Amino acid sequence: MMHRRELILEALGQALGLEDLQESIVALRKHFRVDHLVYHWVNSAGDQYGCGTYPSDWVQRYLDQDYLRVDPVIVGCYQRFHPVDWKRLDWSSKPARSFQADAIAHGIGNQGFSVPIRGPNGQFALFTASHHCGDMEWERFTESNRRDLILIAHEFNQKALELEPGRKPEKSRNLSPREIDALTLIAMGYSRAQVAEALTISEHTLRVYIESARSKLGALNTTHAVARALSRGLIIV
Amino acid sequence: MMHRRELILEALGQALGLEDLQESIVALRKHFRVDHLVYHWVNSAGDQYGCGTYPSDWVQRYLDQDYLRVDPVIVGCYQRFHPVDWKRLDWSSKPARSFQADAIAHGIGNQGFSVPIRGPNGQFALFTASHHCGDMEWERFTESNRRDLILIAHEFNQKALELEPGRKPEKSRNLSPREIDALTLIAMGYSRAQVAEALTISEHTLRVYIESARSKLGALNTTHAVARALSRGLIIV
DNA sequence: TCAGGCCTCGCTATTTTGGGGGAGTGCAAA
DNA sequence: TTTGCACTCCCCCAAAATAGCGAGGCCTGA
Repeated sequence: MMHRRELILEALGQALGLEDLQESIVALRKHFRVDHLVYHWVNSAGDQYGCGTYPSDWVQRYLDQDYLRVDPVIVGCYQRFHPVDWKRLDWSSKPARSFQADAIAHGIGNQGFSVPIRGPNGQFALFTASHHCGDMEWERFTESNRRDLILIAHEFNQKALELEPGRKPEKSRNLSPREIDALTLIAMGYSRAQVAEALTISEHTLRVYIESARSKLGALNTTHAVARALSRGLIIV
Repeated sequence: MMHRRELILEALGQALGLEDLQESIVALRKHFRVDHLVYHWVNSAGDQYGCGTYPSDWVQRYLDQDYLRVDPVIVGCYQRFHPVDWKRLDWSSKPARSFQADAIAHGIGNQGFSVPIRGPNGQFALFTASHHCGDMEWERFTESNRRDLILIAHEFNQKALELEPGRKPEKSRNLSPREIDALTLIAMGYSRAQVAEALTISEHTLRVYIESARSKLGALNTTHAVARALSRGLIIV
């Protein structure tokens, strides 16, 4: 016998548009019996996309206030891998506190559980369950649904990636091996002279590589090129 | 009634050392009835750590030959998020082909399914199931075990992170807000003059920020600092 | 065969950085 | 209260990176 969750995931698998994602998330909220369930995608450019059950005025306020860089859930999860309970995040800073107050005023639960997800090109997303209840009850909920939430988070993200609106028209031409070498060593802090020596090529040749990598990446300068290459996973430092 | 898989995961949850991970992976291989099951961790520094059931001479050869930068599984997965079947990767380049031949000669299966996992600080890991069989059989296997493999991959990675040998002693002092601003704008390709204008501070002040960020990050120059800040998730470009 | 990408090298001039000095204000914790 | 730390400003000069010009050989796929 199939669980209800399975059915929802089934439907998710067949989702063709962003509306279907929205539908699925509403259905999942009902299944989990939580106040809110949200999928929040942060583009490498800082663009955001989300779907979920947060009230729209809160979403608007979040965008207006540029809460992305304040929200302890984002800030905290961005540097970690594990799913986290909101209680374990750092809410002590002044902006974080006022953000928290604002969120609660907008009907966001006092409890939350967020699953960070990372993808290529520096993609980062969060799948969050939020609820208004006591610590004990929330503890029980997360205990028993942790794994399901992780799985759903990933199914969800996969689907969102497929449906990604900004399917980069800039088909990032791959960097050539030499360009990767050059950029990697530059990213490791070596000067052009050092890199040229390490690669046993003339400094001028090295410059050509950096230049072409830069233009391929649409970067304004070397540092920018390194940043882009890193975000896109083209080089590993 | 608990599945065998659940029991293994239970044991994994209680793992205290790397040997326990190795034990778990052997048990899981038996459960899935595949030739090989491997967890392969790639540090941001390029260091590797792995555990699994690959023959030790293959592991040694992999390290000796620096296959990390050739292996299509690594290269391919590094830029994607979805778990992939090895058949969907690009094996066409010359080094990739010779790598493939070498792998098969060492008893690695012709089929494979890899789950990429990403964590903070540029952490990247792969959880791979590999087998020797026909396409149809492999298709059936991945169909029915995809979700379990993803889940286990994440459990495994979580455990590996906890047991991480290189628990950075360099407690990265956090960057100050202004330092983050400065570094972020620099990473976006603006020159010092432009950044200074954007932040409405003198160019000299900006330099002080970059300098202090650089020293906090132990970076050799600005580009290096940006690279480190990005890898550590301290800035978002 | 030929275009196009990749790898390699040279020169000059300008702009941007980096590293070295200092110096003053706040604020917050020890 | 003293000691940090974050933030802001100033000068100078050498070193490094950028920008523009140019050249040729090799290999691959159309």
